Amino acid sequence: MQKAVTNIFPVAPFDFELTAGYHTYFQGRYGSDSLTDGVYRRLLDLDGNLVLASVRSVGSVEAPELAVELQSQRLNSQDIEKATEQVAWLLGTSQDLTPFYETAQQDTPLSAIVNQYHGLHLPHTASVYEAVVLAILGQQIATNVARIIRTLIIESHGPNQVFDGEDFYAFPRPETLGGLSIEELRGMKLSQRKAEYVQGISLASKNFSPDSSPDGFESLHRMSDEDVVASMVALRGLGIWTAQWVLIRALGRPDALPLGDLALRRVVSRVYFEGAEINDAQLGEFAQRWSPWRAYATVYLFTAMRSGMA
DNA sequence: ACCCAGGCATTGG
DNA sequence: CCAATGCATGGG
Repeated sequence: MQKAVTNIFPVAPFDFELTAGYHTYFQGRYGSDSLTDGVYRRLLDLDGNLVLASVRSVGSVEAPELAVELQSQRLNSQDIEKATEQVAWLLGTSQDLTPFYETAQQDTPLSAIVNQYHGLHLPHTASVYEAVVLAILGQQIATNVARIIRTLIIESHGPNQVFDGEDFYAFPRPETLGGLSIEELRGMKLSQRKAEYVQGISLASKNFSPDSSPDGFESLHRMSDEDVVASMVALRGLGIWTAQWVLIRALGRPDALPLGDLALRRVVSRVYFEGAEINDAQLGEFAQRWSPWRAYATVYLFTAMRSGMA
């Protein structure tokens, strides 16, 4: 077992607890993805090399610095660089929140929320595939039900390794889930339809190659928001809602807006319309005020909603 | 027991 | 092209 320690200097302001906490709330505490006693831990799957990252804050919100401890069987300088890059991406450390905060100042309810959650960056998934599968699992059902199902799949099929007597899991690989039968996926508490979606998406992710690259879904990083949505919606099981969440969670696109999201409609209705119901068309028109930072506004509103503030 | 929950595909007008 | 409906699970 080898160990290494590296540092990340996020763009200020950066609140480590808030950002890692947001990550583990929506994700739930699954497998190795956890935040306990100020340490965020996650097992990274770097092309088959399993690396455990343990991250803590050694700076402040206005002068942020993260200490990243890495453990693996193999840790050459290239592995260390890739692992550090991955952790920075997971926590969205390179985002500059300042222009969003300026936009939010013209919006009274939102300015109160950004004040409250000053330094919250938007965390990302480790891969596009992970975001797609998580979104499918989360379609329509309650978040805590989705968490149960997600944990079951990860702990049943994710690459795992023991570190210091504790078992850690990475997200299952597409070839693993794609190799499961519909019956096996149904055993993971998926509906017949979602089992078909997950199997199909897992098989499709390998062959997905709009630009003839071998990167699969990762090639979406090089496409425009519109092209990503078009590619995603063409796949069975993926609609607009899922495509928008993939833009936000996997690709870090600041202006994506998850129209169709029940919780978003609800929180906007409560915060801006005194609880009066609104439809997606009204939400889409209203959200123009946050452009080009609609994804940030969405995440901050969700954070306020979860904490009971909105 | 029933209804709902951070949707989607299919079907019927 | 828009509206209605089945899907599956766990919590209220």
